[in-house]
Amino acid sequence: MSTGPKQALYAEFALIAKACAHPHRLELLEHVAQGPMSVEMLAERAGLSVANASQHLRQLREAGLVIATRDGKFVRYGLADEAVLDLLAEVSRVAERRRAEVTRVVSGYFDQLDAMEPISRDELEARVRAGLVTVIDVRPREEYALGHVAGALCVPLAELDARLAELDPAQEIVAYCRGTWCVLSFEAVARLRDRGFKAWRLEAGYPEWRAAGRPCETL
Amino acid sequence: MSTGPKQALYAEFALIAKACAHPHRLELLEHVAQGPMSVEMLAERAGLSVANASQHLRQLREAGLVIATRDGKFVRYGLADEAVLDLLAEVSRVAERRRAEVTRVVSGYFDQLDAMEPISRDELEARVRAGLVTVIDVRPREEYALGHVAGALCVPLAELDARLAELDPAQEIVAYCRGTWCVLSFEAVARLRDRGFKAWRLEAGYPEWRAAGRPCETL
DNA sequence: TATATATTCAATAAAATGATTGAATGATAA
DNA sequence: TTATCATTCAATCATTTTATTGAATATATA
Repeated sequence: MSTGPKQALYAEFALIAKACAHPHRLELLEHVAQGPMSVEMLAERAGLSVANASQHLRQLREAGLVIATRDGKFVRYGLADEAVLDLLAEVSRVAERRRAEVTRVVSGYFDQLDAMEPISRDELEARVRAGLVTVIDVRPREEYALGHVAGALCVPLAELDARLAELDPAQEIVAYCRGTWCVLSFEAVARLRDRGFKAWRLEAGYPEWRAAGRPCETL
Repeated sequence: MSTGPKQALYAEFALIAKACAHPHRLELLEHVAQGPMSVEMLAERAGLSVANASQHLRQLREAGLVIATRDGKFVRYGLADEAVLDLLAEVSRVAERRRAEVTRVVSGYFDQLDAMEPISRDELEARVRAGLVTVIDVRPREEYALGHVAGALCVPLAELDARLAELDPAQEIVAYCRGTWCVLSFEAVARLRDRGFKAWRLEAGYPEWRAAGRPCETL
């Protein structure tokens, strides 16, 4: 067995893939992609113990996919590179094409919702310029605070029903959330349509919007 | 710990990443991408025992990245989906950006060769149409036989020196091989330039050319 | 049919990974 | 300082992965 430079490269590539090769780490990456978050917050979002989340985050950090920065007594983990989003998109794209289980889960989970074609980022920008739409961010408030689509309202899914009065029924509404596989915006659009709104969801989510260089608002 | 549909999706995505999370499997994938090959051939190319190669190929098959078809007493493994090439490209792109070791290995391995800017697929097609270039495939003969760029000559790197007389010094030469990280075309271009030829390498390799829908010749 | 070849399977042992626990570290606040 | 909080580290054990070996299976050929 040779251990030349070619093998050294394959070993490096394998480290990247290995970092993505655990369900918990993929879920952590999705949350990290929303904006730098503390271990505690990430652990809670992913449903892990703090120690376990910390271990998985260490692996992601050692592979180079995330970056940890200390902020007072917190350590905030953030995405190291927007290219990681492209990698995750490719992983899920291959899974979607090659693993029947994905189709099965999606069709059960997203229910009738798969009839909802998303609108593209280009389309959304055009409609925003034309003043045609209200954009709502249906992620939890803390994630909105970390950064959001420029001009978007903060309407966490949990508050949607209570805040319908704030929305203009004459305007179209576009909802977005964490990414392609996040169900928050599906749920929001379904509820809005039930109430008679003209609602769509945005393709992918906030991290992809930001990575595409579209206008964002951050603190 | 929840085990809902979201977790089921992450588990599926992780299976795809896990299949790519071993250096030997990445190397096998690169060879499989050249065209359907027997276990024996793949094992030899990757420097593995047949049994070990068979085990790794089984994992790739179970993940859905490759497809096995029996052909007489051989079993030929082929790429299940061209999207797998995009996935591998993203893995190596992230590794290149995030892992200093990759840069280190590449700069040592590719030597002065990194000064060689590749020509794009569009550019190659244009120059071929204009009759300006000779395209040479410097992979081993068996891989050329499985499929190659339309019009390319079969000039394995091992035979290059002995066959220089066949090449027209008045024409530009473009060499290609297995992919972005395959060093055969670098080596070929370096030697050709030493002999006074105007030589370039093609970006990426044959699998990417084929996946991009460019003209190929297959048996 | 018997024999050879290609591949897979099953069993094993060594190594790596994952989750949990409790202790240690680093930073803030009283 | 002491107390508190957030995070990491170290140790442990269970599980999984990997490579090797030799046997089993499937196909082709003599």
